[in-house]
Amino acid sequence: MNNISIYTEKLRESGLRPTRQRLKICEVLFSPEKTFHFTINDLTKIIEDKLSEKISLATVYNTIHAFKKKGYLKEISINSDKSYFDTNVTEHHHFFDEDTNELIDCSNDDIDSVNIKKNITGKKIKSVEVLIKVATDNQTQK
Amino acid sequence: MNNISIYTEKLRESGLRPTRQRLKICEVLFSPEKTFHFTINDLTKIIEDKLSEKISLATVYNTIHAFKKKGYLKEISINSDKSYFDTNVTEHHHFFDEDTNELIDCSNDDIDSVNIKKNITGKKIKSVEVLIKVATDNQTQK
DNA sequence: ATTTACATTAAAACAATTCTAAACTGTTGA
DNA sequence: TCAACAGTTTAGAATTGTTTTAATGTAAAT
Repeated sequence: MNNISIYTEKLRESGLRPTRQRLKICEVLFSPEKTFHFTINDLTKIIEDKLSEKISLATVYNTIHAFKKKGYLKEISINSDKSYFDTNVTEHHHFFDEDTNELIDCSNDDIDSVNIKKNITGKKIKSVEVLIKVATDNQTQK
Repeated sequence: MNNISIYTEKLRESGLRPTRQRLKICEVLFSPEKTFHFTINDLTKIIEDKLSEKISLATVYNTIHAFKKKGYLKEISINSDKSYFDTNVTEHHHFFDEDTNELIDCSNDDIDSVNIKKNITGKKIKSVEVLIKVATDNQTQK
């Protein structure tokens, strides 16, 4: 099974037809060895600059949301003007560098597992995320 | 020391003059017994509806940001179209109800303290926040 | 081939936030 | 007292990220 058919499968699983534009998005998201973080803007830039494919914002948004809904992407909870996504969909946590606005994975070895003793009545825990904000020492908190 | 002088002090500490509008903001934020969560929109509505004070958005934003910078308010890291603030500035965590978009405090008794074993070189940890997303059982993840 | 459902797109709409420029207020010091 | 000035408020404009819209395009299924 080559990459294209993997991407096609992922798209179909997400309820989307495998079009040329969407396959380009898949290439950027799923071909790298390492997982990474991105914003919609980052992604659009990569597609236009590196892959020389003109693609409309609406298509990017639609595709990313479909992948997120299906669980092929995760959205990171961070208070920022823009949304951050992660191609690493396993349970893990993050450092956020306030100086550079950069997200850095926090490997599970670097943090003790979080133990929650209580729950909200009638609700189910969907996710537990730890966000560690860091900055150079003399920085005021954002 | 009455409330007004406490507010005046907080404002001066934050580098702001105690004006009528800003004192109204303080009244909403710091007079309630219990701490609470709010958005800029919530706050503006309360001031206009309950205190019958017409106040411009720009003033609210400026004042909230000054308080946040000084540490009299905390911003909650949550990915949402709007920013959530908390009048509880002590170290604590949150449940976020995806059904209602409501933030709920997670008391320190309900969660084991988070132990981070590593840090980013040259950076200082500014905050550690745990966000527990909950929803009714049949809900898909946001 | 024709139909039908889904896609793409540019542009418009939208919502949260920030900026701007003008008017206002309160304090200070001549 | 009042002129000057530093900081404030305000409405509205600008900006930014995101979503919607409406027109056009494409591809699979009959």
